[in-house]
Amino acid sequence: MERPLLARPLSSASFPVRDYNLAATLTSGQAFRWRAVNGTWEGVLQNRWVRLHQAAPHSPDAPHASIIEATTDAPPHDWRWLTDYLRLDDDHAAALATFPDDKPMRTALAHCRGLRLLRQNPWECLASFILSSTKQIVQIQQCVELLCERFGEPIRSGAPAERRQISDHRSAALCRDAATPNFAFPTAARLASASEIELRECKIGFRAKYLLAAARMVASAELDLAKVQSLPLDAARAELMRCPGVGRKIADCTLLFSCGFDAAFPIDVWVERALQQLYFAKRRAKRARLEHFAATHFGPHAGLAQQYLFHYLRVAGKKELKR
DNA sequence: CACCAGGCGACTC
DNA sequence: GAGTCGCATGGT
Repeated sequence: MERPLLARPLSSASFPVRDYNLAATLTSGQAFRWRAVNGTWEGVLQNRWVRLHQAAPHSPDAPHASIIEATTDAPPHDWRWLTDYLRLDDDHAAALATFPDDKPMRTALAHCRGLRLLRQNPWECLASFILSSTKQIVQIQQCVELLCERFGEPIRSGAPAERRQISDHRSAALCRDAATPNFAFPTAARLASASEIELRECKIGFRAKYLLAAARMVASAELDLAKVQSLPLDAARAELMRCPGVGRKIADCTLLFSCGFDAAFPIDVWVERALQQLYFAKRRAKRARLEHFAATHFGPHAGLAQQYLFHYLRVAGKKELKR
């Protein structure tokens, strides 16, 4: 018999931001649990439900200034769990200033200045990206949600009554298929105790054995994700790549999106295509050459630069970069 | 109904 | 050691 999870009083806070495009950031393929609900974003961080809303910037004096409003049922004193995740304390302008001043970067930046990196939980990030191979972002979201529903701890969700009051057409459209997440991401220990068959029931196919192996390594402390964060980049990457099913791309995603390695530069097929076309148009460059170029050309915030390139060609450059 | 999707690893030659 | 191929599943 399950105990009902009663909603606690909600608490809210407002955070002033500059050059922070919340929607672009939450949908940029870094994290997979955010859902658009009535013009807001709902997600789960650790064991907390949270709703975010970004007010449109209207001041002509500060066109890139805005407010992010957060609502949750956690005690209202300490918001570090959220500000750390959103990396609100980053000096974003300083990071952008380290980008190389070349045409591809200028174009990508002109397209969107507010794309940010998140600081996710390393286990959730690693597990999510193990699921990501040969899947599209929507499918990854579905698989992650299935895993959470089946293996995650139930958590309190926001006030549903409040949500139902809003019913204009645009909100209804945004609400489409937007199931509110009610479960925490499953722990490594919980997944380690599952069978490969059970995991496969979450539609993850051949990735099930990889996820299971990674869960066992993390749960048994054979792989210490906290320690990974303190290693040099190359050693940290090698450590993650000990997991079967974790190659360089998935390792770099985990390092960049959750372990604080801002210089990690994941190269997937799209970024490879972009680098090839934008920086090596004449000669054909091999993968190792591109990796070396990425590690030396984009500077200490290469990973953020990669996000800008990826975002730019995902939303605008698909036609220009088709093979 | 083919074809492919933010890869990886095993298998060729 | 550098290219090719199978792997599950769902969406165009």
